[in-house]
Amino acid sequence: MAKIPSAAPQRAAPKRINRSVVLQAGLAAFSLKGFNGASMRDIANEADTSLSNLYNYFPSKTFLLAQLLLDTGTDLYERLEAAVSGAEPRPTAQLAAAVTSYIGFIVDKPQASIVGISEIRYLEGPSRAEVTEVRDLTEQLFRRILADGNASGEFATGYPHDAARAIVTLCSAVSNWYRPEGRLGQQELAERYVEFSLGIARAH
Amino acid sequence: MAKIPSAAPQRAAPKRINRSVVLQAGLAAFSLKGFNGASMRDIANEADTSLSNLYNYFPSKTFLLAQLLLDTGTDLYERLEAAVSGAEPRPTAQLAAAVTSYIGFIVDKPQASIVGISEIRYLEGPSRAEVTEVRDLTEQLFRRILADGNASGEFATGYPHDAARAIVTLCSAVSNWYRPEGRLGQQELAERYVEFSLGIARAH
Amino acid sequence: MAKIPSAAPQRAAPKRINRSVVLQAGLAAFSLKGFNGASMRDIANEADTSLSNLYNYFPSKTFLLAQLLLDTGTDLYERLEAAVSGAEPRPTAQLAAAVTSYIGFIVDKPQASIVGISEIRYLEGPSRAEVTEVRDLTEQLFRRILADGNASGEFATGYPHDAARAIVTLCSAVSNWYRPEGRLGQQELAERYVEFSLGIARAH
Amino acid sequence: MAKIPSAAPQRAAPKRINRSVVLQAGLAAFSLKGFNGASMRDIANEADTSLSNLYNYFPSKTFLLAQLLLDTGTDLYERLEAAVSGAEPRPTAQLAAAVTSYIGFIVDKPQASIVGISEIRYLEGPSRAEVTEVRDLTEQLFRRILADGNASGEFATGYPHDAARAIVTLCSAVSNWYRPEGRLGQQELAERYVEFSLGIARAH
DNA sequence: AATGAATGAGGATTCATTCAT
DNA sequence: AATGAATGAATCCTCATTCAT
Repeated sequence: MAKIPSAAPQRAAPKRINRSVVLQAGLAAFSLKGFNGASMRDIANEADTSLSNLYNYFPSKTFLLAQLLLDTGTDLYERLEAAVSGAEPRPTAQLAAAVTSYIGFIVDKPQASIVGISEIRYLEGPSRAEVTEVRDLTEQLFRRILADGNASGEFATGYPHDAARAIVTLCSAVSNWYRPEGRLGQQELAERYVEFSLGIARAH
Repeated sequence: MAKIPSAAPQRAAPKRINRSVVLQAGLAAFSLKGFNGASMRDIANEADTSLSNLYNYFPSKTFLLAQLLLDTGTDLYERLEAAVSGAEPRPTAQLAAAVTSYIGFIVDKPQASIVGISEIRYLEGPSRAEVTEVRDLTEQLFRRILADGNASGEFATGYPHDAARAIVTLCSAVSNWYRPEGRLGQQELAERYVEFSLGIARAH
Repeated sequence: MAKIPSAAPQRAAPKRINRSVVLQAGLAAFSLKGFNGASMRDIANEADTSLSNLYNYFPSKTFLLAQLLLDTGTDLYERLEAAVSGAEPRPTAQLAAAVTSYIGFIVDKPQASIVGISEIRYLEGPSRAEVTEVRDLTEQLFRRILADGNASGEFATGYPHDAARAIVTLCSAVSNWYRPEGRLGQQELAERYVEFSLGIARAH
Repeated sequence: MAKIPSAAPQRAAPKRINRSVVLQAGLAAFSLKGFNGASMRDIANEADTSLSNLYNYFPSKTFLLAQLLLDTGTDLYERLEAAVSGAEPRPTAQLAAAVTSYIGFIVDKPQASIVGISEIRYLEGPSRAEVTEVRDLTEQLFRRILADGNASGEFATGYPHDAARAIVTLCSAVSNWYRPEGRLGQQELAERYVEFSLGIARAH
């Protein structure tokens, strides 16, 4: 005889989630409303789970933000690293590769990009230091390219340090206004920003 | 001899404030904690007045933010306008004047600058439209200079529209990291950012 | 024309409360359910006000407890002091006065008495120190009487310090079981506890 | 030679616990933070097991408390019973034995002693009745001794019933302040409290 | 204008408990 | 027995705002 579930009241099967679902929900909520504007309830709704269940995955909202920022920063850095490593050794090619890759990251992960620039202000203590550290790696990567370019004569900025920061700033700020349905496709966008970056690198 | 008030119990004289005190307090609070992170109580403390008294000057927290953003945007635009008007008519000089003036604004009003870029996301409805409008004026100002420069041959970017946006972005982002006690003084900072901007304008 | 209140929806007149209403509500709630068992909502209900309004009077639940314990401890000490001061100078009379007064306090303020002994464990930091200090004054008062009695020969305990603590303990613990409707009236109760206390003071 | 488990990934051996581990953990937690202040998580941590595993041993937090109070009350009563049975039949010796034994219990099991007096308020229903019953046995034991002493002329209190309660109270309250590292050792403590108790018993 | 009291909704987090494995 | 994931109610407290004075 086939078992028929009794008519007794049954609670709905619990929806199993996992850490990455929560991370993604946090990204969605934070990118939409900001760290302080998004509530844990927002995140729970986004993750389609209960509020309290979030705390099985992250001990606090702040910790969740920290993890997101760390993941995002690391992800970005690794992409840049890989792109630069795979490019021709000439600084011009390397800068182009780095900028193209950066724009690619923003297009691929717009939410992470927005959270990555906007919400670090709300992080304090050791988490902040960790995130800052990764972020600094990215800037160093650009600094090295600029220094190499200056040395080889391909670039000519008198302030490679500041130029590196300017280029990083320029790229990262794209996430503030980029919309997939916008005027520019990823490739055009990248080409233009490569040009702007080279302009900065060669300015004197 | 001045009359000494009698020993009879008297309440402390209410502290008179005014609209601009509240605006400044809002700027301080929002720049420090963000729009959602700062409470009306924070603002009241900063303004050294009572919480409820704030509502004699602004009908809501959102309205206060709107006013701040509008004031800031207008202020910035007028500074840029004046600087450009006062500069030589050649696009290079005008771009230099505009960038220098922008950096000057950030150095003079760091709190307003931070709030100006970071908190517009939290504005909706007609207020947002107004603020966006002023902001667009600023971008137009740069667009015009770039177009003029392209026409005169001083600049050479193929994408004057995007270049203008890039330059505005570049300047405004300075407020995210500028510290008065930092490595660079206002003048050096301005000079370098003029160079970077010209680099962008001439990139091709 | 007499003003007739319009039919428009009106909110109920807000119930004005004051600090002592909150204190009394806290006493009721804590004595019934204990500090951790009583919620701020319980207290608000008892005070017939809104939960959030409590925070206009006390910054935290812990602070409310601290105030209650301090008030109670001070009140008790002052009663004892007054009773002893008003009694004959002989130690026997003084001890009798102190014990009688202590019992009177418990009968008059059973809630405060219960909270006073049971909930000090949940206080930490400087508040706790303050409360402990007042409590120590009370014990000192008994110590002095016992020492005097030993000196005069009326008492005979070899351990006046411990005897004082024992007597205080004995009195305060009455609040754990005393019920107004119980077998013993206040006077009988006091008489018996005076006898027990003298028994302790004379034990050797 | 014992087999070394292969390097294949394996979960850590689940930590086997038992009922008495949970009881002890509950004692530790409740004595430190009180029934309402201690969470099941606290208890699980103390027992070094998982939260949900606790429910394999006790159906609820309240049930755990009930068991603790019952065990403690029974344990104390049996100790007192044994001590009194083993003592000389004279009431003075019996009271001394009971008090000494009570103090011994507090010194041996300070956590149980604290929980035993402080947390019974949080028990309701039949469990409470059970615990109260055992507790009453203890008081009866003292009452009987006092009655015997009055009959034999060794004691003289006019209120043996209240004196018994007072003595029990006096002893049990020791757990509120006793610290092993304190001024008094167990023996001195016991001697003094025997003296105080005899003082009460003889008071008239 | 200015205040302090009041409110109801909502903030993050923890609670005791249960379920599936 | 043991675990970790899940839940819904409750925790303390803060929020923006309004009211009475």
